[in-house]
Amino acid sequence: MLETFETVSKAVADRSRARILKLLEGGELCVCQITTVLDLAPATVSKHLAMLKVAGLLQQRRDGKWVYYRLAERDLNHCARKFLALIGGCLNEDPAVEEDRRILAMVNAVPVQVLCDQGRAALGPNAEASKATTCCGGPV
Amino acid sequence: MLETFETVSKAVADRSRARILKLLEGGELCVCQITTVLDLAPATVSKHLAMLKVAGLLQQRRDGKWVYYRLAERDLNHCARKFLALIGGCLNEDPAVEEDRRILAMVNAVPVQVLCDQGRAALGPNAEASKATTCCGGPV
DNA sequence: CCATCATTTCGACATATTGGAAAGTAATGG
DNA sequence: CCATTACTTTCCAATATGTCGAAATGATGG
Repeated sequence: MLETFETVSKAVADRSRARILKLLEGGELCVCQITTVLDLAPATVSKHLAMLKVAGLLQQRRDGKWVYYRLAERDLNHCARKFLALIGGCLNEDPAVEEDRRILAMVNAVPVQVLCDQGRAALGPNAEASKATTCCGGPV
Repeated sequence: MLETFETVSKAVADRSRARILKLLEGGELCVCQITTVLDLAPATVSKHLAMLKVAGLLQQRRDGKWVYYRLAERDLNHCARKFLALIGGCLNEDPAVEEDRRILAMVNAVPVQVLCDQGRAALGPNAEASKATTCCGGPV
């Protein structure tokens, strides 16, 4: 039990992984979508996802070339279930999480294939700059 | 918010600190009591306690030479409150946590002064060995 | 004051963790 | 088959973490 608790809590106790969990509250995403939002190397994201999966927080599904991850719904340990519930009630107004959701909206507007080919460039020239300037042409 | 979440979750995501939080569910304890139960160096325990306090999970009170820690009740952030509630519902049947409670019962049977002087030796010769043998003379 | 003692801080060390580049896998489409 | 492609695994560097011993701190009792 303590081992499970430690695994799950350590999985959650990282900025990038917390962001991933919050992202997936909106539904399943493939690795390249998550990678684009987080703006990290694919290897890094893959490792984070593996860790969350080992902790029982995520589940996986393959669809052709793409691998989709989602929040665990069945067969998850007691501990993981509680942590997911906790996180669901946290961070909803966090600026970084909100920014991720904003980027995710753009990501969802682009076919996965294009995203894999172009990465963040597929989101248009404003996706990156919008962090600094929101005056003219920036979203919202 | 994410910063707070990270601080609190990292504070919780350690075996020793989780044990401390479970210990304190029974009420406040002074550092030497916690040290005796965990069987770690005072410096180590002190650092863990400081980390839990910074995260807003613990509060502190001085009584003469002794410093007592307890689970935070007031002035704790949203996040810390949720984590404390989660932990309260976890690990209650964990063997290590139960063993800690068993040792704590022995610790509580000894005056704090004696505990500080003698450490684990104050618990009697069986406190340590009981982990290996419970056949003859071992508690319960 | 001064000695004592519970606790904390500092310094050091071993280990763990995060992140990325490069090589390896697995599935798709010729 | 073979090339391509999305993802994973394997290294490796940089940093963070857990633990302890030694020194510092802060309160107590002469």
